[in-house]
Amino acid sequence: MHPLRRVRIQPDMDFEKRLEWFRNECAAAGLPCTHQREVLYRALVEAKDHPSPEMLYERVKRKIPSISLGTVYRNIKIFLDHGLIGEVSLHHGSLRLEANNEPHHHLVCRHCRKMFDLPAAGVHAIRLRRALPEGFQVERFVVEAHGLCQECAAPKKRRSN
Amino acid sequence: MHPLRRVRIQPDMDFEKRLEWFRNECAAAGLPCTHQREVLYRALVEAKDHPSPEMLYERVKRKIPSISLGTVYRNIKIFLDHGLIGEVSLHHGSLRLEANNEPHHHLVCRHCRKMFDLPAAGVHAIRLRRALPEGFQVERFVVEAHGLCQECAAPKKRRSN
DNA sequence: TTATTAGATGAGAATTATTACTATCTTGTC
DNA sequence: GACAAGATAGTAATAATTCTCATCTAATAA
Repeated sequence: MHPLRRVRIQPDMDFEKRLEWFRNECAAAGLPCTHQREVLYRALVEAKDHPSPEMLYERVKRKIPSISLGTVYRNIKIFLDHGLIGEVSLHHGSLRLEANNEPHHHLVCRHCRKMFDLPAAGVHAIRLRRALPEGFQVERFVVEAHGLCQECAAPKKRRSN
Repeated sequence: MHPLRRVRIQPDMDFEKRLEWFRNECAAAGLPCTHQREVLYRALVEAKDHPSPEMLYERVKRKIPSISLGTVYRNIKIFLDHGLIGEVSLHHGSLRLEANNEPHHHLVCRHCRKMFDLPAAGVHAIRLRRALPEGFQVERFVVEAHGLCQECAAPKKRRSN
């Protein structure tokens, strides 16, 4: 259902190709492919960091000085909803805390953002260290399983949702 | 250096034991062990969900009606700094985005919150599914390596930091 | 126990992040 | 080119977090 799952973009795909893909996705989703959306999408594709909405706004404003921050937020949400881009890690809107210090991982619902603990037992150690950039001192690995919880996955029959 | 690494709290440790540990940690860190801090810590230990500062504030207010939200935030930050509690997933303050749809993971500096990509190649598949709660539909696993990047790990000799 | 003092607290202002509202403007279609 | 659905800019409103500062309290020494 999500485009990223439907069509795999190749890493070496140049921007023109990606843009074409983007336009097709918009058309398929019934979304007008506005100039603002194209420029925003381009900024996302070209970003090597993991920009925040504010950072994107700054970049896009160089191309479209009149663009509004609201447009950036609105379209980011739309892109995410349609799987055109991804969130680096699910953002809960506010800080979330725990005193549980047993090794464990998390299950996060991408819709309601509810979180569940998962005991670390059974999750095998991750061998990643050799891939790490110079000087980064890893203290722990956290595994997050992203998906839909039972409630959010349920077809919204009866009641509203 | 961090207490959670220095002393391992046992899962079956009752609250009195934890509180004693907490007091020792405070003393060791030169932190006055105020009533507010104890009540806040207790609320964290007893929480089964992954509360936000606001949620904690609501709970703690039942015990100390005069407590202020600022105190909750201030102490949460202190507890985190001293490793007395943990963040469920590193909170970036704002949404962070990426158009990179190649399978990859992230390296996050717990100090400056900078993020680096890690190719997924080499990270072996995680076998976790049998541990999942009923009905949760996992779409992807995200591995985050938390630690300190080179800059933040560097001893703050010369220059300020 | 009291005096001392570093550091904590509560209250509210200030900032930052995000969403909502609305009059106008564009895209896609006919 | 005209139309309708939906998008945009600008601004107001809300949520999340931090800051400021005048008191107050925990920890220590007398």
